[in-house]
Amino acid sequence: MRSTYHHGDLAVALLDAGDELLKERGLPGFTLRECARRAGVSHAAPKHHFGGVRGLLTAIAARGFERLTRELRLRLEQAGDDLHSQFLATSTAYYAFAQRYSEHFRIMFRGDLLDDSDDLKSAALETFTVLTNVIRRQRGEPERDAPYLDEDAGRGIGSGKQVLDDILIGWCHIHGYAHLRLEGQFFMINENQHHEMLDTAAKRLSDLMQRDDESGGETDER
Amino acid sequence: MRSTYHHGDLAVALLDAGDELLKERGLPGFTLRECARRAGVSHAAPKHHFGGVRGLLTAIAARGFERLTRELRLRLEQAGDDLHSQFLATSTAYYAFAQRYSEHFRIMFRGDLLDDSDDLKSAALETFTVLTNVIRRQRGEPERDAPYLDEDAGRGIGSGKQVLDDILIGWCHIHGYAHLRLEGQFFMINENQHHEMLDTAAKRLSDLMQRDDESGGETDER
DNA sequence: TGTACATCAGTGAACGCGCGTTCACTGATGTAC
DNA sequence: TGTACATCAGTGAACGCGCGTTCACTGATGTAC
Repeated sequence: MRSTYHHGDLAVALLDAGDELLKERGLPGFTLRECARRAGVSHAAPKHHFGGVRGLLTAIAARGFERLTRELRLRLEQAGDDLHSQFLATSTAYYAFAQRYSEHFRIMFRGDLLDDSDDLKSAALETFTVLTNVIRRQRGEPERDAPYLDEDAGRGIGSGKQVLDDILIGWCHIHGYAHLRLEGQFFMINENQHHEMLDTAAKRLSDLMQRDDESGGETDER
Repeated sequence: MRSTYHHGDLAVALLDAGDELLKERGLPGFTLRECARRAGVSHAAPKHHFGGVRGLLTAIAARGFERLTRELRLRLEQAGDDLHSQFLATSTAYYAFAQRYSEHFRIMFRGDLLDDSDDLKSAALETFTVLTNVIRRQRGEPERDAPYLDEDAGRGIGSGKQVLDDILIGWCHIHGYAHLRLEGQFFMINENQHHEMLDTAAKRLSDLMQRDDESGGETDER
């Protein structure tokens, strides 16, 4: 295989091997030794680059968020400007990612399996930023580079309660759909109905957000 | 410990030990041998009752669904009859379960880790039935013992498109919220805000469902 | 009521397995002078 | 341009570990007669 003693780009080769392995065998089959094997290197070599299994897995999860962010951006650019289209594009991209990288999707959200790395955190935040900006654009607010600013005290996310509500309702729905369908809970819905479901949900949720928006925001009169 | 050669109720003892172990150490620390140890029995004994690790894990997951069903029913009975209250009760109970039995919650939905057992399937279906009946009651339709009937061709769940839409929107939201918060993605929301979030979401989603209901059902005019 | 026997539940030693980690090493690379 | 040397990346053998599974076994239980 390799002609030189040094690999050249082992870190990337290990990440690629890990991606593949995770897809093929899931978390239970994910081992340092097998990643090293696939990268064509002795099983002690990865230590120099990732410290251990958790380090490698963390880096793979971070790449997962980066990929998800990329795909969300792509679909959002291609979609129409109205909230319904943007919402549909988001859920379609999110779900497609969960299907294609299902084990990645599962571990990406599991802090207990991963190291507490800055790369991971900022990759996850960037994904979340893309989601929040869908709502911000819709409300004519400026987009941001981060979902969360220090000055947004109390409420966590700036620009008031309604924005946060919309973001969370949207994200929860999209995530819940992706997760439940991924795990086979929607056995009664076939592939054709699936697209219609996503579209209808996008329509109804965007209606909800726009109606409440026009009516002045606060609907909570208790 | 035990004075007789036979345990007496080893199956249940193993399930209890497994529940505890799963909570303490998660899936990676879940082993047949440790379950046997905690049940005070040799490590080969569980074979007679569950066949192997997967069998035991499957039975534990089934009990998880049963527990979730019980808690949903309890909270729903205590709650008011309006959709907002019912919805809030559902999401509160669902989320509380996910927090308390987090590793159970994670594996319950993972068919790839579990055997294809009838007990598991019917326990999961019962949970789903409780969720669907929240919507059915609200629409003045009779409750059912199953979410899915054979005669509900095409659409999967009977009584038309709108019912299915409402069920899925509600379930996805609740599940997405529980899962994302469980995995620490809502770091910007503290415990106080959390209750308010759930309440607001319940209010807005029940509004959505009732408005669309009164307006005659179909809002999808494309 | 007693006896014989099949069945069932649990034992404990043994097996092979692949894992992560450690360690002394070696080949390649980069840099100071 | 050459040499010395530190640093870095990868090797391969060895270690201990706990796992799941298998197996011949034994003690308890239930049942037929």
